[in-house]
Amino acid sequence: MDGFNNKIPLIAVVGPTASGKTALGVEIARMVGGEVVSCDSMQLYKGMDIASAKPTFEEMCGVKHHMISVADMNEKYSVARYVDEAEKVIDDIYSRGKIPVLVGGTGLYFSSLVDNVEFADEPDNAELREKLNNEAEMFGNEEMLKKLAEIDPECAAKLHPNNLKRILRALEVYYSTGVTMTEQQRMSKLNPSSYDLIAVGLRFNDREKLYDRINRRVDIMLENGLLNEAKETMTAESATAAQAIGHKELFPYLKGECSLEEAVENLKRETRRYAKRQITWFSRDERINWIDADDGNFEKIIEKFIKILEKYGKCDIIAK
RNA sequence: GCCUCUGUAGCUCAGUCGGUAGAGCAGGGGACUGAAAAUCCCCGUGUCGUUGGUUCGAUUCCGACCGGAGGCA
Repeated sequence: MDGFNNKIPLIAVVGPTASGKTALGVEIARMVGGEVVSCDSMQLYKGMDIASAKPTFEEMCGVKHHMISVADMNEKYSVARYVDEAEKVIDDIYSRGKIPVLVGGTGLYFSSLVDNVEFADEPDNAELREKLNNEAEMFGNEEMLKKLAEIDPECAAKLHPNNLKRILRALEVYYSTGVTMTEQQRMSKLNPSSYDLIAVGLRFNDREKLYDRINRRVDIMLENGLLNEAKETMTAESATAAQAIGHKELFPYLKGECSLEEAVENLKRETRRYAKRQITWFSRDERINWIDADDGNFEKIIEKFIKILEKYGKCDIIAK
């Protein structure tokens, strides 16, 4: 490092759900004099407190948290908006002489922010999306994929006909901007990251241990009133928030279609599967320094984190 | 005690007229650029309960034994 680069130092804590990111993030923020920036697509929503495991006031330990409860349930959120807003928050934290600590498990948000992905300006396209959805219903997925293949063969080749959501999005991008998805993705990566990143990830070598934590946490969420929270989103118009794990699995029970036991089992299973997807996403990011969390020893985790700082030659930030 | 049914993948069960076996669920792996807690793709070797017998060859047929379910007393 030349010491003259103008990149913002950014510490990130990632990992699957229930791995202990929140506590580690807070502790790191306390050590380095930082503020936490949440990187979680569900903590963004007001009223999604229990299901998204937002840190409580006590858990925050006086550390300032950002990007939590910034959107209403019925609001639409997106990666682009997240990156845009999080960048501003991070700039602000740094300009006040503090170190931003990014904490969360939403892989797409994390990567897009850290890699400085630039999303194209794009007019409101709800109508276009609906039109494409109708077309797909009429002509079928294969036809839509064929259509995309004519416009953007490279992108189409990577998509399975069943993945209609992606097929339609690619078409949508082209129709509304005149730029193909492939080209858009290429352009989005032209600018280097604005951050001097130190990323750590919490890992469980014994997956059963992580699954135990998940199962237990779901039980605690239920004790804390998850059912009532789910009830609210079920009746509210909440397009994005209604897809949160922790609410939608309880709807069948709330409607009297299954037992509470069944719904809870299903909720735990979906959470475990989600954790698996998160692990897959983060495991291919070579910037992440993995910390084993199997034995749940917090001191050891902190020690390992300090060693990672040493590796980067950044121990000085602790003294601040 | 006797009779009948049953024992095959982590679970529920198919199947092999004798040539060592396959579905669903669970689970595992992967992809991912404006819905991402979303969306999508790929993956089935297991002492065929144990042990003898018949057979070139048994998970399959026969016997005994050990589990499980039911019936009769």
